[in-house]
Amino acid sequence: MTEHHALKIIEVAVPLPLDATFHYGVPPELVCRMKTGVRVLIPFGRRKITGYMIGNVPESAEKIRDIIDVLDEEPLFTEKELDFLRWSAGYYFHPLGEVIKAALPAGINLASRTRSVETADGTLSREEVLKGGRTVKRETFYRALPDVELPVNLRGKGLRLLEYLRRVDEAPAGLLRREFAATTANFHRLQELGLVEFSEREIYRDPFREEVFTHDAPLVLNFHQAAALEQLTAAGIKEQFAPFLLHGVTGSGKTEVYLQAIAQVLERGRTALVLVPEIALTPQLVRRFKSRFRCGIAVLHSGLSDGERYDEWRRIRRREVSIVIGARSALFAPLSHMGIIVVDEEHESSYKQSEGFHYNARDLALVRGKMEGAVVVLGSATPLVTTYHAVQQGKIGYLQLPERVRNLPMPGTELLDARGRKGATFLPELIKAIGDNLAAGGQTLLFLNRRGFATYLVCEECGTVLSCPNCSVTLTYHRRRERHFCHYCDYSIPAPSVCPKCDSQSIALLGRGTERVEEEVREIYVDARIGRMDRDTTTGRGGHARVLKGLENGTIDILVGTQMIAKGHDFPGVTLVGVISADATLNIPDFRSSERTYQLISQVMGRAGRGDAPGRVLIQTLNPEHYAITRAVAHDFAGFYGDEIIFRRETGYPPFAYLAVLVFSGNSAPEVEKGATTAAALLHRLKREAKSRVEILGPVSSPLAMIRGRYRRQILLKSGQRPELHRMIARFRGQVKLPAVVRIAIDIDPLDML
DNA sequence: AGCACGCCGACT
DNA sequence: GTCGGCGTGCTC
Repeated sequence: MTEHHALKIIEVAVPLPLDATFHYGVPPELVCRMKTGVRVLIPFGRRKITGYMIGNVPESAEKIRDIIDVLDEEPLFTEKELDFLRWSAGYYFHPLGEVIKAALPAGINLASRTRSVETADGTLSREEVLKGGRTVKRETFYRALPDVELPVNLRGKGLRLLEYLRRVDEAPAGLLRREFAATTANFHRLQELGLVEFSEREIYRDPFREEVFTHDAPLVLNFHQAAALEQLTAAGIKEQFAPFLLHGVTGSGKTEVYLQAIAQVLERGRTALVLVPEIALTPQLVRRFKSRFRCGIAVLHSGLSDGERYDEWRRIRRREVSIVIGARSALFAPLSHMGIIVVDEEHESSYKQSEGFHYNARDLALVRGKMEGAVVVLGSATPLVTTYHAVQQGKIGYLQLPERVRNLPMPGTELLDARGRKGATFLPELIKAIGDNLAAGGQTLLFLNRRGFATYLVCEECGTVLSCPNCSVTLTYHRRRERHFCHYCDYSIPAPSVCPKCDSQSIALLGRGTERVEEEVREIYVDARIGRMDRDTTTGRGGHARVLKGLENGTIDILVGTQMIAKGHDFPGVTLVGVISADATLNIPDFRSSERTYQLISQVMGRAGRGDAPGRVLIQTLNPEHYAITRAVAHDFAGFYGDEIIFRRETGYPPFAYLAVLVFSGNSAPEVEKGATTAAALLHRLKREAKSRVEILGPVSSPLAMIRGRYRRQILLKSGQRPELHRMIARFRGQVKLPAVVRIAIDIDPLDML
């Protein structure tokens, strides 16, 4: 409460899961430093935290406190950037303060914590400690003190924490919070008992390497590339929002189109943003850009240390760079005067942020492009069905590169019907094709998106299936290591010789992974040189490169691999691709599984036949109709713009499109009797009212305290923008007495909201 | 989120 | 008795 009457009142967003913003008074001596976009240190409850100044308010309720300090001389974001952040916060139902925090380089905020300290007379008192505000990355590490007797009254979480710390010696606080839901109180207690000590340390920064770049000139474009560039040029000159899909098959020269379009944008004095799906792809792309352009180029991705990222961010803010290349978070780069945004491989799911502030950078790129008046290019060989749909609706321009550069033909695709021959790894047609290819001196890729030997072990007497005690996923048998592994958490047990439950000897190993395929290939093609590439064979440094070298210098004839072989590498000598089972990915219970299967297989295909031979692709499937119509199936959902913003569980349910999903925890009888609705009853009502777009997953086993609050608030947040969603949720408010997690899928295409 | 308050059950 | 677990409410 302010004594004097502050003349100026500002609106402040705080980086906490709260849907409201807060009003603060500004003491006269700070007024001149106050601008929209600066950070402010504010009293918040009993703490001091960093907030973001987002605007002035003429007057406010009388209960107002004053800010303590202004933390920046210059704003961290402009009004225009704030508009974009506001929009994003509304669209994804996420608190504005957290969205702003996510958009800024990490580790720059100040916050206070109260901490118990022992005073001179031996009593405990509370002391306030201001922390943070550095640009270097730091983390608190806890370590168990040795030879301390265990107090008998330590139980529950505290005990588990201590046991863990004694086992591993030392662990970062973040991990403990995540894995054990440890709270500050737990840490304090262990400390007070003298069981643990902590230290705060800087986490290493990777060194900055300087490279010398040769200068190269633009390449000559082929007909289709030139036509695409021409459309981009025409749109660019208008200097207003224009979205495009650049649909180019693998090896069609999309990057060269990006480069030349960007060159034009730079000539007009505007800037360019290039988003790439993975960090692994950044170095080679950056190298190509640095060779072409002499202007400043900034790189932003999660591999940078906080310090490095902060430096790149400041270079951008100061307009020292004209091109920014980076992963999804680069979308929030403080670039001004954007002329073009490129989203390379727009179908990649790594554009989705699925922790904290959930967003899809591909979608927000369109939104930002609209606000900046920029050309947006979504590039892909296998665009999202959603993007296709937008093209058909005339919402996005279509640029096609149907030919590979140097006019290499595309490989032919043949579907092989595996029905009735389920036990066989190879159909005769595939065996013959591999043999022919071997004889002709060509290389073969065999693709199966499942590693290990057998998918599961089942007892033929009692039906027991080995599964993971932590994840309840079936364990995969790995022959070389003679163990069964959980592919989620890496839990493993030695391979049993009898059923662990009934001691029966008739246990069967069913299903196949790459390890078994490799073995069978060796049996069939005794003279061939065979390699395998999956996570098990590429561990350690250079594991990747070793296998790829083998293909390159021709010491491998047949390579068996998982989706690892589909991404990022070109195999010039490969003239045959065999898909062992398209069904492995087709049967994943997700309404996008057919779309993903198509994308994955297209990518494997794209790797093949880049020499003078066109190459063949053979696809084995139990459901040729399904695969053949995969695009059509996916199109059923094309009208539905679906994108999850809260992921809790992805498994065990049939494909469906949904608007919202409620997950219940602890749906116990006593609670129901008190008048709460059962999950089943709610499901029925929701289905009726939301037109069958609703499914209930659950129950979840997360700590109840976490489920409460946070998610409940999210559904009520700013739903004014979605009246139909708001109405639906509101109807169940107050009825749902049980802790509920609500999963909301946004079904409004951002293009329609602009 | 983090912090305080207030209510219950199992131990010095 | 009182310590610690956890549910609840609040932050301009």
